[in-house]
Amino acid sequence: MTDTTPGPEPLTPAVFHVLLALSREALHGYGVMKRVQEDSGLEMGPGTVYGTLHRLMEAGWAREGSEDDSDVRRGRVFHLTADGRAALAAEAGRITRLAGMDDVRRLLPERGT
Amino acid sequence: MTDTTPGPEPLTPAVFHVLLALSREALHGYGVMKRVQEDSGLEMGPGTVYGTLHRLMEAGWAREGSEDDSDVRRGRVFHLTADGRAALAAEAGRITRLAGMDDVRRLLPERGT
DNA sequence: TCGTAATATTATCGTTGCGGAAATATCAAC
DNA sequence: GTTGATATTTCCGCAACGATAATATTACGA
Repeated sequence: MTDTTPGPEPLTPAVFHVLLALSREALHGYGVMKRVQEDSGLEMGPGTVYGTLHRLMEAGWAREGSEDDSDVRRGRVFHLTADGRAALAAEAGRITRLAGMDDVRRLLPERGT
Repeated sequence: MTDTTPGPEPLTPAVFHVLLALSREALHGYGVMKRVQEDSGLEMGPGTVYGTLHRLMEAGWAREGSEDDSDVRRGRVFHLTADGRAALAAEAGRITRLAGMDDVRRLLPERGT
């Protein structure tokens, strides 16, 4: 899918959820797995999590190490870069825009009045 | 990605947008391409659109022909099945839930007070 | 201190499906 | 009947999801 006008390309759910998990605090891969599961009930196997994490690092969206390192846990810790945060923000915008579309709202179970 | 708790599996953006395009009215593939582009600025090549359409039919989420056929255009026309509409509604719910998350809202450019 | 369970990571691999390219009809209009 | 928009098909590479299994490492209790 190619973009034309204002909207950014959609991220895959895997990428989005990993970015979102890292948006609060630096986490190791295992922590990402658990946070995603808590947040949205989605279970990502290690293949998905670490694979995605590596791709994020290649893309310059995540780096190893904790920025503020009051965070001395075991394992390798990942945090977002500015680019990663920007990409996440763009996706958050896209999702919010979708959720606001009439065609989408019309599909939701009637709530309220 | 496997689901556990309440949420349904994410749909791919391609599938979601095709389903959404068909949710108003029956369309032929070409019409889907254009509607998606108008709606969200995403350009899907024919490979994506027709490929997706075929997969939807295999899944029983779309069928050929217009339900009410006040709709005699040329080309093969597709419409959603009940299952397709249900899947779309589930995805609409998932997206709306995401858009409502604090972690997501926090990422949006500040608007208003 | 030994064992066990939770934590944490790596490597491998099949399968799906997106997405591009190019060719081909068909229809409308002039 | 030629042109341009409409509409569809086929083919294929490639990215990445997602599963599985193997492997450390750490924490903790018996």
